Amino acid sequence: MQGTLRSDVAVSAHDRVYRGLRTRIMHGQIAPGQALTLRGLGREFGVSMTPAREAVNRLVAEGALQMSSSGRVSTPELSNERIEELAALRALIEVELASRALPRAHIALIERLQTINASIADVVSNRDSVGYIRTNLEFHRTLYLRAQAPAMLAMAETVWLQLGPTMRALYGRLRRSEPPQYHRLIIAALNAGDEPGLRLAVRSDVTQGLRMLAG
Amino acid sequence: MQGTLRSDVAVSAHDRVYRGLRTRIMHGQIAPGQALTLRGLGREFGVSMTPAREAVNRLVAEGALQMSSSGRVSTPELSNERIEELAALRALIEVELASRALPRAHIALIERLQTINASIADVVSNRDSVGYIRTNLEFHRTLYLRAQAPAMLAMAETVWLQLGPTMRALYGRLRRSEPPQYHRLIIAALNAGDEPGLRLAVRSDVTQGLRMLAG
DNA sequence: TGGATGTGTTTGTGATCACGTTTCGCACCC
DNA sequence: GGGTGCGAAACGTGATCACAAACACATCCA
Repeated sequence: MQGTLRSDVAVSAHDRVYRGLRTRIMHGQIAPGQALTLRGLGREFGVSMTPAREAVNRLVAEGALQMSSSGRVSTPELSNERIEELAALRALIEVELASRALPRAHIALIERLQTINASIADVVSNRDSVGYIRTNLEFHRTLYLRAQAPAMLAMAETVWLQLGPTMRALYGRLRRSEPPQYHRLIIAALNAGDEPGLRLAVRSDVTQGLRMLAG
Repeated sequence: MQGTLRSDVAVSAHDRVYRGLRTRIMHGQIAPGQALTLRGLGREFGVSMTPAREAVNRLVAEGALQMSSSGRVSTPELSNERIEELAALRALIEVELASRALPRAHIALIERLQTINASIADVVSNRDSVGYIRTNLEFHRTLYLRAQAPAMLAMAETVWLQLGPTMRALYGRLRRSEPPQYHRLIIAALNAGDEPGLRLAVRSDVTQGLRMLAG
């Protein structure tokens, strides 16, 4: 389940390539600086160059891939300044999303978040960094979906997309052994209906990981 | 001058179409709901369907155009909820950009902003809504460029892009007769180095116009 | 008169191809 | 041994084409 919710009927070929690539990038399955070719992607997805080119161009437009002056595409290697910017954007947008989700957060949502959080412990113990990124994003997306703010959620996902390859490099380095502490604070603030606490917890959770990478 | 700064050498055909269309949409030269065709755009820009398709797909990816299930593209007609969301995003991001630009705002920048603001008075007296939108965005972009935060600026421009056709409908309706009052407050706050005042002024300026449209 | 039907036109999609450019490997020379 | 030059392979770009789906509009029947 990636992207803002969609019905999966009648997907075109370039959409298949786009969704497949997007998921890989967002989940950190591709290292920063990795090069991609249109013919290679076409072979891989069983299509011609045309749909591959469309998918790549969309991802370039979203900042998920960078294109050299000669047209070669690759996953970007982010500078520390850009990482700081993207982290700040995550903080801005996701704090707002969480705040908007708070009045709508029923008990069923909180239980779902706890379930996801528990499964994060599994992937952490398995040293599965891709699984960690995927499950972590699922935790955030599940919460933000309740905000009923699709444009904001799309913005947040665009930022995740840009950070995907870098997150791989980050979580691949610091082999953590426990689920993120701030997720518990987020759940607690949701339970208590504590908006300032929720904002702080989300901001901390979002900033925490990226700070040590850019620092 | 559109987009985050680029050297204009060796532009490909699809880039010409993309830039041209993007500028038109952002400046409100296309009404909401207006339909576009690949062959029509190709004729207009003197290229084949392939570059036109790439340009359109990029703009769809950025939310500047919407694509029906059958692949037909048109400028979006935004719901009030989405307008409110986009206005909130503008407020979040642009307040941050202004705040980051404040320590770097020298006297030359402030004078430039005053010049732009004066030329807004001209286009307003001429009932030129496209010119108004363009000059207004130039005012904001000039300020935000000083923030040295390209990722954030790109985010803000994406929001402007999504609001382009709607802004046309808005400023076409309320034929205003004076330049925006909050621009003066922004300049005053910059002069005084007053960060809270700057944040409030930017937030007010961004929210003001859109509020009466969604309300 | 109004709604369903059918047809001709227009549209997006994806494959293929030719062209010019870039890139990369490898032999060559200093 | 390391830098240099060259040629082949691979790449992106844009045009063109065949195809199927969607649309518009006139027609026909109830």
